Amino acid sequence: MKISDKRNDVMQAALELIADQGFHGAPMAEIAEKAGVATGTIYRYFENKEVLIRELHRELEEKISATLREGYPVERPLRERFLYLIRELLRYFITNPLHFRYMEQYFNSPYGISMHRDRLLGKSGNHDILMDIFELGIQQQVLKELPKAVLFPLAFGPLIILMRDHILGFVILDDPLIKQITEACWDTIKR
Amino acid sequence: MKISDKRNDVMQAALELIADQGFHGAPMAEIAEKAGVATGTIYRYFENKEVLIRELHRELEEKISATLREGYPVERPLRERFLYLIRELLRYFITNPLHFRYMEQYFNSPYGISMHRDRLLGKSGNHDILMDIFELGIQQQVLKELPKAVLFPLAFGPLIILMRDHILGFVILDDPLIKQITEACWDTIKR
DNA sequence: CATTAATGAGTGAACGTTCATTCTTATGTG
DNA sequence: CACATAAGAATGAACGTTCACTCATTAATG
Repeated sequence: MKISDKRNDVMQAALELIADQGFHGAPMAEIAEKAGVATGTIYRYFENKEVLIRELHRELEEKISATLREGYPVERPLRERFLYLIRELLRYFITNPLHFRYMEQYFNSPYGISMHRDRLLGKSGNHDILMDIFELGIQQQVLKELPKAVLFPLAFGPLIILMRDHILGFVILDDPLIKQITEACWDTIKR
Repeated sequence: MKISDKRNDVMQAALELIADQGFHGAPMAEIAEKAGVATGTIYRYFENKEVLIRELHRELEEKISATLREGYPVERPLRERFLYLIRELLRYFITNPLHFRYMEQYFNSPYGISMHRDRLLGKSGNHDILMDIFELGIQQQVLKELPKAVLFPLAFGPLIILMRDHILGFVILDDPLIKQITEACWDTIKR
C-alpha cells in the first residue's frame, strides 16, 4: 500500500459524502469510515477539514481544466471554440456528476467566495481561454458589446441549472439536446 | 406591542443572519439576540428551526410573486411579457439583496430540493405565467422547440450568477445594462 | 529495535431544544 | 377603584447531542 493510498481513499470518500450531503452532512468520522481508515488518520494527510475541502476543490478544478484544454480547437473560428467549451463542460459534468455537485457545494459556501474573485480576474486556468474568446469576439464585432463580467453569466448561467436538473432527473441531456443548448448559449452573447 | 411584533423581529433577524452567513452561521441564540428576544421565545412562534426557515421562504416567495404579478402586461405580446418578468425579477432582487441571498441559501440546501420539484411541475405562483409564455411561444413558433424544462434554465440561469456578481460588486446592474441583459435572455430562447 | 503510521476513545466547544421560573397583562370581585 | 387571581408570554440556564480535533497507545515497516 503506497503512502498516498489512504490519502486518496479519504479524498474519494469526502468527495462522495460532501457531493450528496453537503459539508455538514459529511462529518470527519463518517468520511473516515467510508474511506476505511480511522478518524485520526485523516489528520495525517490534511491539517484540518478546511484544508481537505480546499484540496479537493483544487484537484477537481485541475481535472476539469485539463479536460477542457485537451482537444481545444485553438485554430478554429470563435464560435466553434466557444461551442466546444460549453459542450465539453456539460459532458464532463454529465460523466462526473459528483464533481458537479461538489463544485456547487463549494461555490455556495464561505470557501467559494474568494475563488469567485479569482475567476473574474481571470486567474483560473481555462478562464483565460474564455476571456480571450470574449475579448476577440467583441473586437471583431461578433459578440454583443457587453462587459466580460456580463458575457460570462449570460453564457454559462444556464449550464448550472441544467446540470442540476439533469442530475435530479428532470431533464435528460443527450447529445442532440446538448447541441441545441450550446447553440442557444451562443445566441445569448452573439451580436 | 402587538402579538406579532416579536414574531416579525425574529423573522427579520433570521433573514439577515441566514442571508449573509448561511443556515449554519445563524444559531438560534444569535437570531434571538439580534431580534432582541430570549432564545426560548423563538419557540413560541416557530416549532423549530426548520419551520422558521420554511416560513421565511414561503413569505419571500409570496412577496416576489406578488411583485411580478402586479404590473404584468397580460395583453401585450409574448416578448414584452417575458422581458417584463426578467426585468422585474432583477429589479426586485437588486432592491432586496437579502431576499436573493436567502433564496439562494434555501435553494442550495436540503430544504430546496422539494421546492424544486414543485417549480418544474408548475405548482408555484408565477411559474404558471412563465409556462404559459413558453407554451404559447412554442405553439406560435416564436420560441425554439425545446422542452420547457430546458427553456427555463436557458432564460433564467444567467440571472442567478448576475445577481450574485452584482451583490458582490463585480458588476453594477443599472437600467441600460438590465435592458441589454433581458434582451439577451430572450435571444437565448427565441427561434 | 527504532521509526513511522494508524488507531479510536476522549475532549471541549457549539448547537438546537426544553422547561422551571419570572414577568406582564387580563379578568374577576367587593 | 383597589386588590386578588388567573392566564399567557418571555426568559435563560441546563440538557443532550454532534462534531472537529487530540493524543496515548498499538501496529507495521525496514
